[in-house]
Amino acid sequence: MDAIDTKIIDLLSADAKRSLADIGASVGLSPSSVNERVRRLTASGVIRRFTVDLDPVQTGMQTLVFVWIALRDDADEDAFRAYAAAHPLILECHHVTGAWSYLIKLRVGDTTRIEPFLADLKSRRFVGRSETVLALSSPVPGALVRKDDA
Amino acid sequence: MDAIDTKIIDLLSADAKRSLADIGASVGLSPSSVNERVRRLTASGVIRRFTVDLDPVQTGMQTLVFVWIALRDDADEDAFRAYAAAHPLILECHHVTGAWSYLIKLRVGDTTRIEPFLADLKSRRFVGRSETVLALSSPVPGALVRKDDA
DNA sequence: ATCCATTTCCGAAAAATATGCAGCACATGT
DNA sequence: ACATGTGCTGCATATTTTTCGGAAATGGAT
Repeated sequence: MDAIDTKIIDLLSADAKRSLADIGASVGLSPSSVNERVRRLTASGVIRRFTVDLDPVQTGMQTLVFVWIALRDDADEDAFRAYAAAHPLILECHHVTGAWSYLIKLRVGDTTRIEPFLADLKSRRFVGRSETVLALSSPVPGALVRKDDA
Repeated sequence: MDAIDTKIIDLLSADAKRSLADIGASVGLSPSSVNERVRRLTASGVIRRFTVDLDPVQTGMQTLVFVWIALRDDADEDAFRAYAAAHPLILECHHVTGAWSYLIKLRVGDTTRIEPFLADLKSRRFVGRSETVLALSSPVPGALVRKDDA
């Protein structure tokens, strides 16, 4: 992970379809050298995968929601984590410091989808209390990338 | 955006380096047809870009932080949004419902980097109050993808 | 400083992949 | 029935990736 690797990652982040020759020209290396570096970055796990950044609107996932979760005292925490990992709407789930125990980030098509989501969480007896926060607009939206569960 | 497009996007999400022939075999189309569909998906903006998913640890951004922000009454909100968009550590910034006005998601190398970050926010007179939440672990970590600011 | 071992790089050939296009099939609306 | 538009295929071509031998650079150790 030297300066050239960093630059290669920057370039791939912006456009992973750029050719090895293009990248080579930018970093001052031959295509084969760039190839070898990308191979190593992938093998070592710095690059986890090549993927696509999608438009939330056109994929029908317009509404961004954060849900703070306080687990029930008797909740099966492992089961909750597995549930979160498998849930198609849940983009992220973090165990966090502070008054709440978990923070879930999810995307839904519209706000009507939130209530069933919360109802399901409660019916599975994971949640004690929860607090839902909607994103109204996003000065820095972040990328939309599918979960890596292949 | 028919069922085949959806499947192509699923396949590309999991591995954007898969060849057109491979994808074609999975969806029952010739390579050229897949090529044309990918071209259209990109042109129409469904696919925003091809990119890479990185390992936070190996990129030195181990610590995930959420910061709730209440802007000062006299804060220049446009300036704040521009600042957030340009800030290298800020992965996301959302205007949200609830008691706080903004939610910022950022990654830092270690917790010592948080204080300077907050200090900078305050010195620019954006922030009234703020609350910082650290992610301790992430059952669903989400992808790490660089911001699209090329 | 010199030597050796290791790594990294390059260039050229070969393999794989993407691209562009003509022609065909199918559906839609007139 | 006809014309129009759209999407698909298969082929030819262009581009890109991959491989590999040998050269250059790097990094210790003496």
